[in-house]
Amino acid sequence: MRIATWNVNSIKQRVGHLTAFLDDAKPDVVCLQELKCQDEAFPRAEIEAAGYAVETLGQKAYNGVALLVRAPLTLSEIRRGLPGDDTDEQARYIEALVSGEDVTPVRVAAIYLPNGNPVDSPKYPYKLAFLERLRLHARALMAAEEAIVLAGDYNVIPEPEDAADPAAWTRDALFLPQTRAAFRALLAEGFTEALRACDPRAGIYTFWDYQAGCWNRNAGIRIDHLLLSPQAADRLVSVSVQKHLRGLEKPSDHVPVTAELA
DNA sequence: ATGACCTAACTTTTAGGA
Repeated sequence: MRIATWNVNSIKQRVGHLTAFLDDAKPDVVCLQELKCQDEAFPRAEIEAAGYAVETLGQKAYNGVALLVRAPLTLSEIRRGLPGDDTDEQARYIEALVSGEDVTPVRVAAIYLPNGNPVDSPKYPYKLAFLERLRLHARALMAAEEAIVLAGDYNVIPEPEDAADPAAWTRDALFLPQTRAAFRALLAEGFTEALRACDPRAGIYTFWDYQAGCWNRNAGIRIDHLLLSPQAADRLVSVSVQKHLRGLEKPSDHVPVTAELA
């Protein structure tokens, strides 16, 4: 089962790139972030025409996440929103069980973690609180001993080798020690970071800022991750980063990361 | 040269992103 995560930075702007990716890479499951539109405006028809079922959690202008699954696989047990704060109205979490004939089910979540900048604003405590809510929910899911994939834009640079210029990020919400510690605490619930389980090399990035020629000089960071429960990690075959999509016309600033499970 | 962007919105300027 091939599971991809991609922050598309507006689904309406990127639907052409997305359907090309679906036709080319043929992922079984896709976790999307930053839809930047409400559910009524989501380009459902184009994606269904490509052979995928769709579940969305949209929001006007900001955030927004979705799960796509390639027929004949199906999505069930949909959860919209992360538990732990009934006042949180930001569309950042959607989860479902992916099943099909002759397929061991996998529970998959699409996550858009808060950016958290500026760090002296309420946005940073919100980010840390979201990470802690995610850890507690992940712990609860883990109790079922299922294959689980928590995939998305974590807005966390885990280690210095995940940034072209780590010194530039030392005071940024994506790389502060407290941010990295919270991400490690999530991993410590028993999750394996899929890419690092397959490839230890420095300099693998998933995001390049539109500004300052970051793409042309490969000034990237690695912030899009797939976290696997032990039952999912046991099935991990390979991970790839679809870097070429950053070089298209009108690209997202993120590229997909895809994990292949047996 | 440390410059340089993109998106949505009750749009002509701002907020948010990372």
